[in-house]
Amino acid sequence: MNIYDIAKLSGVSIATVSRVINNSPKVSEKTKKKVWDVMNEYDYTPNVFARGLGLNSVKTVGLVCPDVSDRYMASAIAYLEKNLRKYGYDSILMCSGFDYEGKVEAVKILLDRRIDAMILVGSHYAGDCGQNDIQYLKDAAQKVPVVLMNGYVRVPGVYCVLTDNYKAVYDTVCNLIEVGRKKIVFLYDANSYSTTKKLEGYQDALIDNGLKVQEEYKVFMPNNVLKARDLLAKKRLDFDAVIASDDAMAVGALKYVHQINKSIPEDVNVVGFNNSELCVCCNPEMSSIDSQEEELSEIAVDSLIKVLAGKSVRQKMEIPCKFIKRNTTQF
Amino acid sequence: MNIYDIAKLSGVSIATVSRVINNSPKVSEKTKKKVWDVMNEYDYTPNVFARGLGLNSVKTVGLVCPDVSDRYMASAIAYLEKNLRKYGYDSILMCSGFDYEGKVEAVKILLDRRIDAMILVGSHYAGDCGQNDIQYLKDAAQKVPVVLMNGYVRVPGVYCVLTDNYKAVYDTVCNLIEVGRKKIVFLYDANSYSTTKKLEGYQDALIDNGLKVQEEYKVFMPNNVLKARDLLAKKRLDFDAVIASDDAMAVGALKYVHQINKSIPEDVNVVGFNNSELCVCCNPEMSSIDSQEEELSEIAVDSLIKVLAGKSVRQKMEIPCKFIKRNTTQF
DNA sequence: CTGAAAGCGCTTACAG
DNA sequence: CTGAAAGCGCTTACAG
Repeated sequence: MNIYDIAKLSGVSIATVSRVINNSPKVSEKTKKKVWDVMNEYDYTPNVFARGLGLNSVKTVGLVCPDVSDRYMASAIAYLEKNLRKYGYDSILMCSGFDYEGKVEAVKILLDRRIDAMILVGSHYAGDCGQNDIQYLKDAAQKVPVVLMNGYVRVPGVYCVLTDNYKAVYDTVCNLIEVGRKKIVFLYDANSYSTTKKLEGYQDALIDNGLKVQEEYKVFMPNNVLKARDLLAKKRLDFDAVIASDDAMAVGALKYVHQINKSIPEDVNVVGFNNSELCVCCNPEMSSIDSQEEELSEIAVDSLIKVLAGKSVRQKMEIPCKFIKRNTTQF
Repeated sequence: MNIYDIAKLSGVSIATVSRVINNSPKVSEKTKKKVWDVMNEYDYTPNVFARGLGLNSVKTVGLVCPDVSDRYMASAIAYLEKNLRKYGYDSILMCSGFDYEGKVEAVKILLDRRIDAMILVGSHYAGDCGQNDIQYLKDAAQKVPVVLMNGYVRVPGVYCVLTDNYKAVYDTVCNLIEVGRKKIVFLYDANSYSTTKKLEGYQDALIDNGLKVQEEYKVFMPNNVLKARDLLAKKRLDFDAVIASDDAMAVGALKYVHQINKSIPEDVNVVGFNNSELCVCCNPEMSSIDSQEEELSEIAVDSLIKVLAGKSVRQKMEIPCKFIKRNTTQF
């Protein structure tokens, strides 16, 4: 069953059938209905490949993230897919991994697929690879609109949607200092754009409050509860507050604090990042900074749709994080 | 730059170019190389839409799950995408939601896209919708191979890959009874295929050990840590062991047990399901049943590839779960 | 091993 | 508002 069959059955030309498929305004309501009825009766669906050939698009966007099994990315991907579908776009998913070759390959596959646009989730795409190479991003942006979620690069054609991680950490560290904390540890697991911003927020807050930035208080580690706990145990660091670039490390720290029989929040304050389900599993429940995936996803998709419609859109859209208070902090 | 350009530049016909693109054996090595060189030099990539039109496939599979932000599904999707890519298949992701209309729509969109095959993640597709309707699945299976991950339906063309949830729960409950537990609660959040099997395992183990199945010990609740905890608190159920169909509920139960000042595992045993990161966040760390997403994903993809190659494959492939012992059980 | 030609099923500028 | 026709860029059966 193809467009010729439908044309014949409804007594019009294929051009007319095509027009009603595409809801062209220049078809009379009467023949529109006639053709629709036939299409419905025979359960006709236009062949995507042929449409693609003619239109040079099948309304798909490429969604790329290092790893969907990461809680933050999964949540972002879920929202993105949902929002895109509202506009009739389907999503091709690519888990690129964290290293350069994987990213380049994922982007290439998508481009070869003639996607209409691309959304990259996670600031790892903003250049964290030593060589700091984002050439593949620049090239991609020449071909299709690219939106970067949770990262920022100043490249024409890439639209960046992110939360203000710098400020979130800065404010939190100021609050920690205000309630009397002086030995504040920062836990992080990457050198991505967003993590770097968090680190800067941490350092600046210390400095602005007259505290010294101590190298041993900046602890690089895997984002894993048990490994974080054990690494801290091994280091025997003395601290009275912890802020982490992701929840798992913070929970690990919380567990370490328990091990050494200190109380939370009396002796030590703990703050996580991303406000995941992990926060309510531990005891006490953990304060965390919410990075607003839902809002970001919505902005990402809305902006993309605008760009695809030829409208202009700002290249950097930043919204604040939200501090979620639970029981590991007094503020 | 299209196939005509490449043909002209390499001094052959488009038929030959097409053959080298498709790595046809009936092209001499010499002209193959000649054409390859030209394609590489001009960075030529065949147009997918045109290929799709000709071949009636662009090597994509539809991945559908109720919600990728669920930990279990995200993990499955991640493995699936990775494994599919190895075979040159791209993945279109659809989060269908949990209700019937959403599922039907997701499947329809994919079919209209002319995907080569479909993988459904989660036993919610095995008919949990009151009306128990899996007609859309049967229809889909007429058109493309369908694999169902973590569920079972006896329908031609759908291949089911799952873990033996019945046995996992049965054995665990037997173990609980063996260490002296008598008031064992079962927490669940759905009526999907897999949850039903877990429930059956629970009941049969009780019966086989001479215990009565008490209706109030089967607690239906949302799969959410805090809600589970609070619901149990409200019910004031008296129990000495808990097994849940997913980790979050089990963690909720663990927190409730703490609230009422009982000890784990001395007074109460707790066992979760899916062995997620939540298990190591709580205190003590929680025993859980691992549902082997990685292995399942691999089997799912391998089977699919076989089916697509015209080979025959069993319709039901079941592997055992794995019990992960931590500190909330004595066995 | 290679090529000329038909075919895949649409879209759309052009003419009416 | 509608249709005839060209075009999109491939694949492949057929002939040589």
